[in-house]
Amino acid sequence: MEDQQTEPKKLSRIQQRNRELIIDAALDVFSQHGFRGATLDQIAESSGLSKPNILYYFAGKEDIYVTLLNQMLSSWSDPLQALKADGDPITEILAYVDRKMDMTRAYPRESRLFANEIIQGGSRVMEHLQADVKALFDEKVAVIQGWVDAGRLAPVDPRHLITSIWATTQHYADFDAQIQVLLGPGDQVIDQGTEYLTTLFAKALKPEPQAAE
Amino acid sequence: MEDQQTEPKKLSRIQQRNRELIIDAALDVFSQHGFRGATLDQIAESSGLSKPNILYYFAGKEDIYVTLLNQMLSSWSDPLQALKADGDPITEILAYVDRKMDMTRAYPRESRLFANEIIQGGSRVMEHLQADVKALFDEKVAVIQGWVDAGRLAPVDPRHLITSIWATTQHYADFDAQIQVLLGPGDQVIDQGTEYLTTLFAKALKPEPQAAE
DNA sequence: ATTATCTATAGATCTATAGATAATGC
DNA sequence: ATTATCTATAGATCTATAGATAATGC
Repeated sequence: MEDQQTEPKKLSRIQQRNRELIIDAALDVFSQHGFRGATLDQIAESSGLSKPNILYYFAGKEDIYVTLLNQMLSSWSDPLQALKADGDPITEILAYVDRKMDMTRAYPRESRLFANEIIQGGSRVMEHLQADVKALFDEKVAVIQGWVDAGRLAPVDPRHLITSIWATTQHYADFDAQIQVLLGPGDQVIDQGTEYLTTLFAKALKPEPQAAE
Repeated sequence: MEDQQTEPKKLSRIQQRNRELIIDAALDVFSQHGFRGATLDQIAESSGLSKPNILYYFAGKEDIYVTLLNQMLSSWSDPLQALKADGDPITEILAYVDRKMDMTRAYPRESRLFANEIIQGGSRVMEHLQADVKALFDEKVAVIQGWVDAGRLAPVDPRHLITSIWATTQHYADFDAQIQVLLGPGDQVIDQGTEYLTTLFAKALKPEPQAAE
């Protein structure tokens, strides 16, 4: 008799706690060194568990990494998901920038984990990109294109607009080491960045006064 | 009798050719896997030389990496260097964006090498950042601030402006795997991106019509 | 004579497992 | 009885070197 429906095995409290310890330690290690550069020793050290004990909870290094990545990806698209066609275009987009900056502030390690993965080819997230992310992206591109067509937004390529929002907001987390040297440390820089980006996109997106046709 | 002035040893033609083969192979490997994720085996394979032969030309893995990084850093600041205070502000900045996009087009691997290094803490480039890059950054920030103060540019934080130019332009190289899935492959995307960014920054930077004080 | 390359391998590091022991839940 | 942890270590992978051999430059 095999598993009928792969039920989610109930985890004991210890199981749950230790898996969380491991995942959190793995986030530190993988986001700093990428998959290949990270070692089980580092994760063991950082989690406070022994190396064999870690392999009691996960099938291997790859299993830890993929688990971590999937946990993270499941919420990574939330800010874009929340962009709604029935709001005011510029307000909606600026609010989206804001939400992305909140992610940068709250989850810089997750941002770097993802950045590492993509820079190194992204083979482990390709499927998710091609399916879910692409669909969401296209949906929101259509929404923004609709606003442009209606003259409620300056004429702009929505695909590159979203790309530039990702680039600018994630940059504060991903390139933190450089930001700290050139702009200084702390959340203050991110606050200034938020203000700057808000102004930047507000100006660039304001629709031109309608000329008679 | 020691080296008097550490003269640059003359390299034979073979020396030069093989060092170049190794550096180019190393660029492939390190930009894809980061320092720790890369192996001498991969560099050997990719360069067509044997592993011990590679270690005949370089003192070790770290030596290859640092040599590569320094070669790359020496020209990485050129586009910003070329931003001149005596030009027209908006023209100068848009030309700078253009030069950065040219770098993205021509040297995506170098961009990813640098991105990998910074995401992973950037310890090997810190000194260069703190000295040379910081000085250049501050110099150009002052130039842009001067333009803002003179009312020739919209009021904008020059530090975040430069940061956003780096973020948006480098993103097309660093996140290429994602760009390809969502926007499609090829230099065409980079051309569109250049056009988009040019318009974006042109609108955002146009000085407001001077109000009488 | 010097430079370049190869074979063979030492020694370190890493992932993963075997098998014994301790802790916990019926 | 089952779950959790530990010690010990196998086996793979990696960096680097020793020492012999081949190729090249006076």
